Amino acid sequence: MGLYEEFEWRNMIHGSTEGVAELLGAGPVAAYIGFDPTADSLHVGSLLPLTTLARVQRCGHRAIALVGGGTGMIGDPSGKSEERRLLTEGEVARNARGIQTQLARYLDFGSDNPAEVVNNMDWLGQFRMVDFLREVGKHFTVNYMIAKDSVKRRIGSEQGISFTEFSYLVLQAYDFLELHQKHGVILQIGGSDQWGNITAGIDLIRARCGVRAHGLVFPLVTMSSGAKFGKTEEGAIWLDPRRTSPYRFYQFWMNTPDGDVLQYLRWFTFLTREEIEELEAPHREAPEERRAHRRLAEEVTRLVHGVEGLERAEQATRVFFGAEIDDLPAGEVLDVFADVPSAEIAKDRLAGGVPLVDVLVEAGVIKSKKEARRSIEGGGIYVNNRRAEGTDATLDVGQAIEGRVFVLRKGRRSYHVLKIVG
RNA sequence: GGGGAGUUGCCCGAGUGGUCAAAGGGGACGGGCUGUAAACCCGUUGCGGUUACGCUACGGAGGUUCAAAUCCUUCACUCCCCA
Repeated sequence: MGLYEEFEWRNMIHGSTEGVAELLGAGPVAAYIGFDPTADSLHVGSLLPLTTLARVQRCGHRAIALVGGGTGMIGDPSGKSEERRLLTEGEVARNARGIQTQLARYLDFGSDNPAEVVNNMDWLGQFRMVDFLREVGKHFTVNYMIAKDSVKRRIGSEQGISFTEFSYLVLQAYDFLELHQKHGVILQIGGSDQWGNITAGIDLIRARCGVRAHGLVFPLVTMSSGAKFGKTEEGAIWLDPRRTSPYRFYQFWMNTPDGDVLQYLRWFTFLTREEIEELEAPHREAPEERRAHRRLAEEVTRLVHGVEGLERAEQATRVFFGAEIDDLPAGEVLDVFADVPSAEIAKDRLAGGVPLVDVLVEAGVIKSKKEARRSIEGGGIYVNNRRAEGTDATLDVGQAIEGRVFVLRKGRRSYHVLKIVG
């Protein structure tokens, strides 16, 4: 199956220039996708561009990832209703480095068709303003620029749009031209909000080189619930394990709404069409078994956190959703709960038994004693996964796992570890 | 510059002298149901205290009163109308 057909059945084509299918069918081409350095790690929102680029490479085309170290200094107004705060030069540079390292995980640089990562700071940073306005700016009329959706919407808004962000389009158009000339890139891929920026590049390449370049955009990732993809109560789901533990990452995918799972398998995994189709019937007939969910979580977690990360996540899942934890070795408990907030308590204090209420507050599980009492009364507090009975409950060494550690839990998923010291 | 309205708990919003730690809604948290889902149902939602009760709180400061979110003075901020 060719790349275009692959994209098609995976439902990844939201729009494209005419002739992309023929172009991709005719032989290997070079394509690029850009990544904004708005943070020092990518999050699940970037996963679709990431897997897309990997697919490009796996299908034998040349894949180029562009890190927007230069454009990140300016800020893309696409899809934004308000002017954004400028990041400092240092922030952008640090973010760009972080993203560049992450990208390396997903692309293959060793084969005979190695991927490349470029940073547009390398050319945009050198450009003299006067030269830029003469060589690039002259190809764009303001009429053309204000007709773009991203700009039009902002011009209609009260806050308006700064000249800085207004200019963004031209910079990204120039990136495409640069990559076309220096790397032979003929196709730019991106999210549907990038369409305007992509066509600007295509127009610039036609004007400067007389060549017809192409664009392809995939749809915005949505959730059937209407909520924003990739955001949870605790914040964004990051790809960096220091920001989002593999366990939470795995759980994020496990909690995908039923109606979205099959589509997410297509978008975010490299499972074949047959493998995914096999999961469809069981998913529809017995959604409660969540086989498709598990497979999705498994695949994506392995992709992002490797086999060890996946194992950690699965082990943690077994513990969190299994019943007994007191018969687990303390070492393993500490391991599984490594990502969970922890506190310490002196051994002497436990001698005569310490009121559970006090411990909950001291360990930071609950803010006030009053609330702690209420939670216990409501049945929302567990010690080592056993529901605490009564507000006068106490803790002593005898209840600790191997006399070393307690697992305090509030509600279904808020865990704290309490280590005994001294 | 003149006139008017407002500022209440995480948010919205009721409350015009005692019965107000403050209605109602949202959110959040907990419980139940379930599939670690959605929807739904129940409970909690200032702090301390086992209760009694105490303390802190209705924009800031001061005052009247036995008693103030509620009345007065003043300061700050927000909004509206007229110039």
